[in-house]
Amino acid sequence: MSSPSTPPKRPLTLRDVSEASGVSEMTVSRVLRNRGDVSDATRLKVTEAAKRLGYVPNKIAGALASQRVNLVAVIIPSLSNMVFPEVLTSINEVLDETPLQPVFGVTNYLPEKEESVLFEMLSWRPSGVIIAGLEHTDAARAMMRNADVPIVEIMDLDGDPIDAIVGVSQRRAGREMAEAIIKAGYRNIGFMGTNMPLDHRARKRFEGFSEALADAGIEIADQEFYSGGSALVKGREMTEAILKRSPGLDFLYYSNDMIGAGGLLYCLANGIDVPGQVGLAGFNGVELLNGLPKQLATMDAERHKIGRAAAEIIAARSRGEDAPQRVELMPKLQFGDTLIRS
Amino acid sequence: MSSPSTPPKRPLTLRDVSEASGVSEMTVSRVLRNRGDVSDATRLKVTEAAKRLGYVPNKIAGALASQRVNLVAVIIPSLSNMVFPEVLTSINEVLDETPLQPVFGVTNYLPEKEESVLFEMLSWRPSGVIIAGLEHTDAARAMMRNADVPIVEIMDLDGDPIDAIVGVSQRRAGREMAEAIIKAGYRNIGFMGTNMPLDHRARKRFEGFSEALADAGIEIADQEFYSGGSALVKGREMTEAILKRSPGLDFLYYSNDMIGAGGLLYCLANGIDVPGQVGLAGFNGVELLNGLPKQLATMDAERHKIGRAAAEIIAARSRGEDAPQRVELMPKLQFGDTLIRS
DNA sequence: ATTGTCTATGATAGCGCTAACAGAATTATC
DNA sequence: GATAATTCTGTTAGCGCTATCATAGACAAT
Repeated sequence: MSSPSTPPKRPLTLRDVSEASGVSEMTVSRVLRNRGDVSDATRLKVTEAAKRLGYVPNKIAGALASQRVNLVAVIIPSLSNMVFPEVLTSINEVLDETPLQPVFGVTNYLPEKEESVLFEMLSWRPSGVIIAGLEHTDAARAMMRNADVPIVEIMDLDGDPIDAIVGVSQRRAGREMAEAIIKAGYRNIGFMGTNMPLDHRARKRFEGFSEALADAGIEIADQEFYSGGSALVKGREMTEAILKRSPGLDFLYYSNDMIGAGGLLYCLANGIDVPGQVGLAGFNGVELLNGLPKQLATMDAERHKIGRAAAEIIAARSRGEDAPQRVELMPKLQFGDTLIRS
Repeated sequence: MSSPSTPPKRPLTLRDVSEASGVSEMTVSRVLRNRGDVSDATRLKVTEAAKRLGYVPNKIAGALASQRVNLVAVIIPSLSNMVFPEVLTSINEVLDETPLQPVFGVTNYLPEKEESVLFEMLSWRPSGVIIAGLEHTDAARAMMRNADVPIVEIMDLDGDPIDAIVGVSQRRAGREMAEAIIKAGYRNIGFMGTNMPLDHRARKRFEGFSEALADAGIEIADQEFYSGGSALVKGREMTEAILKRSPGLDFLYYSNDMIGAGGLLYCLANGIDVPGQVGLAGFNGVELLNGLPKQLATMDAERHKIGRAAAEIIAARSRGEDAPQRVELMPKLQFGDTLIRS
C-alpha cells in the first residue's frame, strides 16, 4: 500500500500515466481497458504507475472517442412509493453483472417532467432506456423512437409500446380481483384509491375492476379518493369515512396495499370482523403486509421480476443478442385472510 | 406541431442543425445553450430547425469541451430501507431547481462495492459527490480527496469528514433515547437490531445507547439481532423471542422503526400493555408509524433535511458560493404513546 | 537469406462539442 | 463622416480519449 499521492492541481490524464510509465498513451489506454495485446512487463509498469498517481480515467473523453456509453437511463415516477425503489433494486442487481450502469430519473408523475428528464438523459447517449408506463408526451415518444437504443417500457401492459415492454396488465389485474371478490360472494363493494389522474396504472386497475363488476351486473357502491399524506393514515381515515357513510358495504378494494393496511388496522381496532363483516383487498404484494396481524388479500405486482426482465433485455440488446419484445408477467392473487369467508 | 421526422440513421449533430438553419455550428451551440448574444431572427431559425430535426445535444461532447459536467454522484448503501429513497427524494427536489442532475449508486453496505461505484462515478467527473457515512476504504478516501470537487458525507456525524458533512450524531441519538428511557423509570431494558456489522450508523446508535445506560449503572438486559427478511415480521418474531426468554424486561429499544412497529403489533395482538407492562421505542420517524394503532416512540432522523442540506451545499459550491462545512441536525425525540407511562 | 505470421507498440486522426478570439455588421458619438 | 462602441456571427484549436492503421521486432517455415 503506497500512501496516496499529493492532491494534483491539474487533473491527471492518460498522458501523465504514459509519461510516468514510459510508454505511449495508446498502450496505457489498452492496459487500463484490458484490450489488445500488451506484454506482462508493460502491463505491470502501467498499472503500477496508474495506481501510484491515483489516476481515474475520464469516461467522458472515452465515451466520445469510442461512441460507447455504459449508462442505462431509468425513468420512474416517484421514489416515495416503495414499488419503484424495489424495481430499481432489481435493475441494479442485473446490471451489476454487466458493464452497464443505471442512472435514475424521477418524474413526479408529470408528463412534462418526464419529457425533460428524458431529454436530459438522452443527451448523455445512454445504451438503453427503461421507463415506467406507456403514457408519454408526443415529443417524448418521438425522442425515444429516434434515439436508436433499446427502450423498455415497464410496469404496464395495456397500450402500444415504442419498442420492448415488460409488465403486468393492470386492467386484467383489476378484473381478476373483481372476479375473485364476486366469486367469494360479496356484492356491496366499495373502492378506495389515489386521486391521481396521472397514475395510469392505478386508473387502469380501477377500470378493469369496474368492468368486471359491471359484467356481473354489479356497480361500485361507494368510493373514496385521497392524495398526499401518509397512505396508512389515509387508509384508516377513508375506511372510517366510507363505512360510516355506507354501512352496508361488505367489501373494500384498495388501490394499493398501504391504504389497505390502514383499512385493515382500522377494522381490527374497531372490532369489525374481517372478512366476516367486511372483506378487504389491496394491490402490490408489499412485504410489509406479512407483518400485519392479519394477512391482507393482495396481488403481487411482480415488480422484482419486472426490473430483472427489463434490465436483462437492455443487457442482451447491448451485447448485440436479441431479446424478447414483450414480457407479460402474471400477478398472482394472494388470498391472505381477508377475502375468503371461512 | 410538425410531425416527427423520419428516424435518422446517422445520429444528428450540431452540424446538421447548422446546415438546416444556415448558420454556423457555433451560433447553433449558442442558441441551444442560451449563451451569448444571438439575434432574435437567428435564434428563431435555429430553434425551429432543431425542433424539426428532433436534435438532442450530445452532452458528452459538450462536457468534454467545456470541462463542465452537471452530474452529482449520490452514493447510498441500499434502496430497501425507505430512509434512503427519502433522502434521494429531497436531493432530487433541491437539484431540480439547479442545472445539476443526481446520479445514484448503491453499495449494498459493502466497502469494496462503494469503492468501485465511486471510481465509476468519478470517472464521469461529476460536479460533486454526496455519500452516506464516514467509513470508506483508504482508496475511496484518496479518490475523493483527489477529486477536487465538493464531497458531502451524510447521515452520520461521528468521525472525520473528508470535506463537508451533514447529519445527526448517531451516538448521541442513542444516548438521548437511553436517557429518556431511564428518566421514564425503566430499568430492565432489551435491545433489538440488525446484525449488520457494516451498518455503522446502527452500530453507533447502539454504542451511544449502551454508554448512556452504563453511565446510569444499567446494563442491557437482553438483546436480539436479525438480518434479512421483512423487518416487520422480524420485529414480531424477535419481540416474541426476547419476551419469552426474559419476561422481566420492561422496555424494548429497536434500532429501527420497522422492527419496532412489528414489536408493537405483536404486543397489541398479545394483550401486552404498552407502555404499562413494556415500553417501546424505535428510530427513524418513518411516516408509517402514524398509521399504527398506537404511536411508537421514535426519533426523527431528519433525513429530508439531510438530503436538502447536502444538495444545497453541492449546489452552492458548484455556483462558486461558499457553503457550510458541517451541518449538524438534531433528531427530535417523539414520545408517541409507548414511552411515557401515564 | 526470404517470406510470412505473429505479437507488441506507436502515430495519426478524429469523436461532437465549446472557449477564446477575430471579424463583420450595426449603431452611437462627436 | 470618421471613429468608437456595440451587437452579432464565424474561425480555430483543442477537451482526453480510442479506432485504425502502420511498423518494429521475434520467431517459424521455406
